[in-house]
Amino acid sequence: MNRARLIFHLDMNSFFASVEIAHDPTLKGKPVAIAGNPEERRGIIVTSSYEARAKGVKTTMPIWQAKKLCPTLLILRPNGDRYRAASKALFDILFTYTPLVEQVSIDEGYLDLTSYLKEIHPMLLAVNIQKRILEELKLPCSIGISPNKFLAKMASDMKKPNGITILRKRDIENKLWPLPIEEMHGIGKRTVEKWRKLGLSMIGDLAKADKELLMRKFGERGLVLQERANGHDGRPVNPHAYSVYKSIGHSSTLRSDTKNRQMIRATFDDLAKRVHLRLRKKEMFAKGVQITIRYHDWKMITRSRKLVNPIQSPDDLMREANILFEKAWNGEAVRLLGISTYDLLEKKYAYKQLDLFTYQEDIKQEEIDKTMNELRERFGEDIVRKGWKKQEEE
DNA sequence: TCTGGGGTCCTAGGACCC
DNA sequence: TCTGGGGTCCTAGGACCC
Repeated sequence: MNRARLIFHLDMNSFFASVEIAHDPTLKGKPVAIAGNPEERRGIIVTSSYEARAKGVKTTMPIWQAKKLCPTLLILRPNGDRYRAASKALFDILFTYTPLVEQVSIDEGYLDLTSYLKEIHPMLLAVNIQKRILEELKLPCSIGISPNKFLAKMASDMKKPNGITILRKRDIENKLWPLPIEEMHGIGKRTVEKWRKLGLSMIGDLAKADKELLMRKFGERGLVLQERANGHDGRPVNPHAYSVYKSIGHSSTLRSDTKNRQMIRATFDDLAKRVHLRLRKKEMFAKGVQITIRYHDWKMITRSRKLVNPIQSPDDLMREANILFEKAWNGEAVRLLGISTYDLLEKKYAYKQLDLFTYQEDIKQEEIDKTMNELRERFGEDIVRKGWKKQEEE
């Protein structure tokens, strides 16, 4: 029997919009959206404030459509540096609780707080984390509390914004199983249809489905998803999962579809320069190059090539991209072009590997004590003493 | 006058080697 | 004188996520 774990999933609420509002408080209470290229017809909504969502504005919606729904919508260009700085500050806070923080994306992560189980009720710990992020960064978040990553992820989605949700194994039947299958993390648009055809429309249906049917229709993946639907997920919180890039690339949708070679060359030229700048900044070289072509009809192809000698310079990237393009292009109008690099070599690679062995995985009792003292100051002695386990066994 | 851009992981088939 | 099978690398495509 494995020991019970305490896993949090923390998800920032409309992160980019919230960062902008924190930066400029006059935006508070207004419908705000972050969108790329607002002056171009192909811009889409990246994220929006809850005031905007109330009017029907949704992520990936074209700007013109969003404006039709909400004429007073304030549209801001994305400010990547600002979001990265806020993200860094966020994770700095999380790391004060435990080294077992796994970043999943710029605004989302898992924490393994099992070490706190005997010290404090998880709800209080969550309230404290949420409060600190709100007070220090002026940013709202939702937290899911569960014995594993999958349930924590599902839980953090259940109450937004500013929610805290506990999802225990015994809550699964009532809280998880009635949800439609498309809300399950790991099941996307493409597979929902397939599930539906088999008569599986809710997460509970998947949980109880015939194993052989799942294996036949979805393979191993189907069985894994069924395990999750039953609340089983043994994946550890891995602090190293996010650290190393496996690929670095850029892509760009052209102003209009084109067959013009000059236009295509100029686009690749620009992409090669941008990819080069990122590789150089990280002191990395690539042993593989891939291009993406999306045609006017959205048909997308990729072509890639492994290289004998690692490259980084814009000229080398440009040359490889052109070779691949000339071989692959069918002559039809192009909508999007991309250059991506993979098989990346890093100067400091050896050191990073070494970190894996020297890394302190377990949180030290003195760290817990320190955090607990801070919590006592906030909540008082007796509230903090209540252990989670005792409550669970009541 | 629809539908961005950044990624990760998985699968399947062919080449090649033993 | 009809010939297996395993392992690895590479490429292309697809699903999914934020």
